Amino acid sequence: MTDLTIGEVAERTGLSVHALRFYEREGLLVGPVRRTAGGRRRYALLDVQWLEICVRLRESDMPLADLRRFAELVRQGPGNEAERLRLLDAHQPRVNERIRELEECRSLIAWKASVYADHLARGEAGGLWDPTADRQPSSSSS
Amino acid sequence: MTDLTIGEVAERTGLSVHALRFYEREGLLVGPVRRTAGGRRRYALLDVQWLEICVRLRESDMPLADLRRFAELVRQGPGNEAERLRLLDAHQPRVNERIRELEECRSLIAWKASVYADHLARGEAGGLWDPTADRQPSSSSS
DNA sequence: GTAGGACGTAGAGCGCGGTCTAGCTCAAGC
DNA sequence: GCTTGAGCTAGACCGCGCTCTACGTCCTAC
Repeated sequence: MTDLTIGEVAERTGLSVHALRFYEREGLLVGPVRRTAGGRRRYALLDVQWLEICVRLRESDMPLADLRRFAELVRQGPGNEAERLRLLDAHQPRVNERIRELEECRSLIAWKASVYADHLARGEAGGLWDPTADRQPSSSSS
Repeated sequence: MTDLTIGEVAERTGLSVHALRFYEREGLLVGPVRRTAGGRRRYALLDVQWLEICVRLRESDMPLADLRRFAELVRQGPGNEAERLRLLDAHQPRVNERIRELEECRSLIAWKASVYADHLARGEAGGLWDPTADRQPSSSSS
């Protein structure tokens, strides 16, 4: 068999062994994981592929609850593709929004860094915030 | 005075009143917030500007610990600009990496959504995963 | 002068997403 | 046969970043 042990799956998905068992308990898998006679999990390639998708969706901050819902739909088998699509479509704008947000943060950070860099380059030429001075006036930058 | 109450600051920073008090306790502010005779906080514009930066940095997942460190440096006054710059410079690649990650997730999601959309468009033309079928073979998509 | 709401402090509690422990079993290699 | 390490279950615990509670005070408006 091409089946994998939990340790092997952990290694290739990047999830911990603990997390894999946790995901299973939480109903995030698309089917019951088969077991050996001794009760050990044997993951099929299908399971691993699904887990790789889970990892991606989690990376993009999809909550476990949504992942669970998606898994349920897949588990139910064909017929609910419209709902699966809706789930993904609902997630996409959140990802886009998050990227936009991060890009804005990135420019702010880059800008502030450049202020400091300039300041250092011209050797303490001042103009930066100094809250140790006066706490009344509303002056300058960083 | 152009000073603001905690409620006003909450409104313009988007932080909750609770969060503002929490930030203060945690040493995330650049200076001691002044108080009225009755013990109420009066935020200076400087504080609000700093908080706006905090909000941005948090949005980009900078941990509170780093924020606290940055605040400490600013509180100490001029002379440590190199370290402040280092802090920001260390954060930037994390933000970039996160954006990259999210962009990858986005294309995966878009791709999967398109698979479902196609499937639905051609009316149940099959080819999607069906874990209810057979758990052995390593077949197709969705 | 009194009602109502915003504010104060201290500290407990929470939601999320895992992570870890205890105590046991299984299985591969020597 | 025995050791060793990987795996098993149930359930407790954790880190982060707030959030909320309890209860008292301040202050503005009527």
